[in-house]
Order: sequence, then structure tokens, then C-alpha cells
Amino acid sequence: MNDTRLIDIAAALGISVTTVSKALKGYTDISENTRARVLEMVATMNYKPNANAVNLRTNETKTLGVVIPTMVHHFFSSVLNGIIDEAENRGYLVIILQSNEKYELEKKQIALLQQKRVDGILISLSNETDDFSHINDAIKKNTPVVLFDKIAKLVDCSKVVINDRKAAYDAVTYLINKGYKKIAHFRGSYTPQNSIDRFLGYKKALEDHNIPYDPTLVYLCDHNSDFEDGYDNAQKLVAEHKDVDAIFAITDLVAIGIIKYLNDMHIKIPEQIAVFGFSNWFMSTVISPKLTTIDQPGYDIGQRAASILINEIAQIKEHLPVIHQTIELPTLIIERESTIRN
Amino acid sequence: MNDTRLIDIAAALGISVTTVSKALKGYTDISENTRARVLEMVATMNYKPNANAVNLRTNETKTLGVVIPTMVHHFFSSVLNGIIDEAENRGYLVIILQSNEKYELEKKQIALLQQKRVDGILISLSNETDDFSHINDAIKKNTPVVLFDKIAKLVDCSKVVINDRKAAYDAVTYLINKGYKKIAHFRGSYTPQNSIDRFLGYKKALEDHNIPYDPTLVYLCDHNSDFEDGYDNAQKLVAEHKDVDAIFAITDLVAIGIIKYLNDMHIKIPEQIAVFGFSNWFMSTVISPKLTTIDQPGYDIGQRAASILINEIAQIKEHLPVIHQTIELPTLIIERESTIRN
DNA sequence: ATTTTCGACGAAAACGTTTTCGATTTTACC
DNA sequence: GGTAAAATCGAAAACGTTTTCGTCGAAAAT
Repeated sequence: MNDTRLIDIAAALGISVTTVSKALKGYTDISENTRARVLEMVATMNYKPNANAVNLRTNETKTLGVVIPTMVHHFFSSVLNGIIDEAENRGYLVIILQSNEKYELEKKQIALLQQKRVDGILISLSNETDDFSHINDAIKKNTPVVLFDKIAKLVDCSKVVINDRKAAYDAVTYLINKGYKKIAHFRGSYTPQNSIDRFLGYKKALEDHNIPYDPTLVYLCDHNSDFEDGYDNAQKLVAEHKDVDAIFAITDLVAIGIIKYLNDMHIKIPEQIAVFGFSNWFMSTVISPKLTTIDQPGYDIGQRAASILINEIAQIKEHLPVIHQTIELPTLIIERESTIRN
Repeated sequence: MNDTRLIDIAAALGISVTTVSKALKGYTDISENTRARVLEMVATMNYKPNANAVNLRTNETKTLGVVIPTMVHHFFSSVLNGIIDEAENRGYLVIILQSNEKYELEKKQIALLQQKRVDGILISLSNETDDFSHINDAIKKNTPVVLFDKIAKLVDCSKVVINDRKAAYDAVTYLINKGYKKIAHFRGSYTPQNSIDRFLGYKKALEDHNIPYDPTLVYLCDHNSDFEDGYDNAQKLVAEHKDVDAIFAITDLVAIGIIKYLNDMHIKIPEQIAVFGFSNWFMSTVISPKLTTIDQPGYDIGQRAASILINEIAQIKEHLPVIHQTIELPTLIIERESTIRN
């Protein structure tokens, strides 16, 4: 019932805890003979070092903290998957906390992770967050932080993102090149950086192709359900702008809401209106028509972010200077039925 | 840069660490005056207790370990959500590990969690697992374990499940009552318990309603992609059985594959063939036609499992006897367009 | 004035490791 | 055989808490 400790196997072998510890940690001043005996006893007694004691002594926990807005989103769960895999490979565990898009909760979670003395923190900021002192506090206390996806440019740390602006620009340019003339944009809330960037990409693409920007073609999707936002705004759009021939949506889910409405109204996609999504989650291959979208590499983002973080942890441990980097992962246009006119 | 410790705030106040610690933990032999001073200094120095030291001393980590086969499945991510929420509410953190459906990895993850001295373990077994000694080892060492979803009846611990057999029985009975005569089943692989149970429920429902069981109406979906399994097998089915009028699929994703194929072939749903899914994940409300399915309460499963686990942790701490319970969460038929004939 | 009680605090041990620094024994060498 | 060097080992401190047990002075009771 009780966990066996170093002292137990020391007693069983008639030697000191020091020797046992050294034998396990590869010290050279232990004879091969006793080392073998220790190893054997460790196996038979099923000894597992008490991580708390080790952590206290060594001042590292081999644990990463992750804070995400929400877990039940395909994008974040694939990011998590990437993080967990990379952490696993490099001998780290992962503690996952959710902010539910609330600033106060995010702050609390960061404090919790500091209390747990995690070796590093990965975080995608909540939509509410516009004060970064909690992040800076962690960094100041020597806990490296890597921001991903929803980042803040002002924070001095490494970041892993996609170029939302370029991706959106490419998407809209693609639509223009396909011959679509009047392109609406279903945008996200006003604060998150990627919502802003995607909007800017949309606007820039129009300008660069001499299409006047029309603010009434931009619809705000900032309610709880992306799907319903898409559905409801599609209804508005159809009522207000008879001649729109394409929609660039901030999210696949919004796009799917749009498709659902258009299908319900028997408005042909893409013949009457084309739809372009963002993220390439599984559903977009399943809906009818299949959705053209931007592939957002969630797994890679998670993996790279974790990798950078673990590297920085190592640097700090060696007292080497750490150079923060901002990685921009490439996105890809996935062309499917919802934009292909014959 | 350095974290402040008890001794730091003791020094700042000219008192002992003992007094500081007691003041923080609500001991009654501290004057209200000094308690107030301590609290203030704690705030200004931004003191956060070192969890490792606390854990070592108190022998509890306020941390739960979770092992799931994979994270990028809607069902598991909602279970996780339930676990994390409940843990959060009760003051626990959560470490999440994946087994990738491999027994060896699952074993390793359990060992890791024991090393971390988590207070309890939640696990949904991998498909490969048929030896439970690693689970029993944890239980024997006084770490309570709660199994959920993919459980092993032989292990002596609490469990949270749905009644797959009954749910499937109800689904097929529903179809029969709706007047469907020839009902096919798209089943999952042969080993997992819930795949077996759903198949048995299907078979039993037929028998109880005097419909002869026809093995050629059962199609095996055991490739990587549930969606493609559904699509491909739908193709086979349509070729082999012209007169089938309903399909009960083991998974929404399989069902959606089926729908996709039938839509592609312009076979009317449900007029020619009805489709019944399992799990009620978001997608089933988005597909056309909307999918009738069984609601599998992932969030509740996670929440209940975490709740039971935390209760057992408390019992053990108080040296009270723990009575293991097996909770069967109710499932519900969600009727939508894919089975409603006019 | 003496004892008893009580209020407020601190010393010290303990949790299970890791690591420094000696200490002791063995081996090598002349 | 004596010394130096190498090979093995252990004692003890330290990590930051929590908690038991005492101590000490002041207030209350005698």
C-alpha cells in the first residue's frame, strides 16, 4: 500500500540512501556491482521516485502548463494534441486549463500554474484579454511563455501563429481571380487579433484589385454560436444585398451556417453565391457542397509551440541567453465545391 | 525574478515562518493584528506557495490524472471538458495523457501519473488493453481510479458509463415502431465493449420484435476513418440489398458517411432509406437531412466521473471506507429529419 | 503574592530527494 | 612496506512547507 522510498531500498540492501540515489542517477563513484543490485531492488520493489520531492530539490517539474479559451473546438483539440505529443517525446507532462474566454479566469489559471511551478507556459489568449501583466509577471519570474494562435504582439516572448492577414488576403484574392465581383465578409468580434487581421486581409485584397470596400458588406459574428451567427447573418445579407456573389467567412462554422441557410432557401452554391471558410476542419469535407477553406495547421502549431518552449526552458537552465522567435506557419487554400463555378 | 517564500515575508515582518504559515492557514493562535499584517505583505510581495513543498509535506497534490485513447474526438474532448470543469470547481488540476489506443503506452502513462503522485486517476481504456494489472497496481497503492466509457468490468473500482446495449436496443426499436422493416447495422470493430454492446442491442431488438436476424445486413466499420467506412459500406449495402429501408450506424460519423453517399446517389433520406446515428455530436444538426441519433452525454460522463473520484479521494483521506459505484448515465433518442417519414 | 489559565508566538522535525564534501578502503607504484 | 592515487561509499545540508510541542508573558483566579 505504501509507496516505496529510497530509504526502503537502501535498508533492503544495507547501504545508504546516497548510494542508492547516485546509483540511479548514473554517478560514476558507484561500483557496477552495487549499481546492479540497486537496479534489481528498484525493480522488485516497484520504486517510483516521488516527483514532489524531486521537484522541490531540483526546482523543476518537467511539466508544461497550457491555457486555452476552450477545449471543445476542433482547432484547439488538435493544437493540444500537438502539444501533448511533443511534450511526451521530450519527457514533459502537460497541465491543461481553460479560460472560457474570460480574462479573470485566465489570470487565475496562470497564477495556478505558477503555484504548481510548471517549467513553462503555453497560452492562447482569451478574447477579453487586453492587459498582459499576468503574462509578463510569469516571464519576469523566469517562467518562459510561448503564445500561440491568439497572441499579443506587445508581450516579449516567442510566438507561433499563422499569418491570418495573408491567409485572408489569399482567400479573397482567390475569389476575385475566380471572377467573383461582390464579396461579403462575415467577420469575428473586434478585439481578437486574428479577427482583425482576417478582416484587414479581406480589405487589402479588395483594394489591391481595385474593388471598392463597402462596409455594409461586412457582417459581425460575435454571438455564442458561430453556426447561428452564420445562419442569421446570411439571412440578413440575402435580404440586404441581392447581388452579392461570394462570402468570405471567418470560420468554417460560420461558413457552414451560411451554407445551411442558402441550402434552406434553395440558393445555389456556388452558382448564385460562393462560400469560403477558414480552418479546414473535418466538417468542411462533409457538408454539401464541400467547403473551400484555409487549412490552419493546428497540430503543427501545438507541436512547434511546445518545442520552442522546451528549448527555452533548457536555455534558461543553462543560463544561456534566450532569443525569442515568432514562427509563422504556412496556410493553404483547400479548394472544394463551394467556390468552383463551371 | 526569484519567487518569494514564507521566509521572505517572515523576514520582512520580523516574525517567524511558523507564524506566517499559521496566519495563512487560519490557525486560531495568531492575533488578528499579525494575521492582517501577514495578509497584506503576502499581497504586496505576490507570494504564491510552492506547490511542490506543500505536496511533499501534505502528501497530496490536488491533481487528477486522466488517460484517454485520443483527444481529437468530439466525445473525448467533451468528456475532458466535464472533467476539467468539475476539477476546477473542487480545487483540482488535471494532467491529461493519451494512450493512442496502445496498451504499452497506457501502462507507461499510469506509471507517470503515479510518479507525479496524482491524487486520483480517470481512465478510458485503450482498445488493446486486456490486462488490468497496471490499474490494479494503482488502486492497491491507494490511488483511487474511476473508469469511464471504455471500462473493464473486472476491475474493482467506480465506473461511469452509458448502457450501450440498451441505447442501441432503443434506437432499433424506435425504427421498428416507425414502420421500418429491413434494418441494417453498421457496426464497429470486434473488441471494444461498446461496439459489441451496440451490436447486441441491435440484434436483441430485432428478435424481440420477431424480425429475423440477417448477418448479411451487418457491415463492419473498422478502418481508420469512420466517415469513409460509412460511405464505402453504404455503397456496398445499396448494391447488395435493394430493399433495406433503414440503417443503424454505430457512430454519427459513420452515419454521416452513409448520408453523404445516399445524397450523392440521390437516394432520398428517409423516404427510401432512414439513417440513425450514435453520439449526437454537433455535426448531426448541420448535415442535410439532420441526423436522428442517440445523445451520449460526454460532458456529464466526465463531470460525474471526476466528482466520484474526488469524493473517493476525500473518503480515503478521512480513512473512511469507500463504496465503489457504477453509474449508468441515461441516453436519449434525438429525433431529427433522417428518420421522420411523412 | 502565588498559582493557574490563556493568548500569542517560535523551534524544530518531518516530507523524500539530490549533491557536496569528506572519509574510508582498495589498488598501484616505487 | 610505505605512500599516493583511485575507487567506493556515507553524513549532512538543503529545497519550502506544515504541524507538533514548548515557551513566555500577561491576565485571571485564588
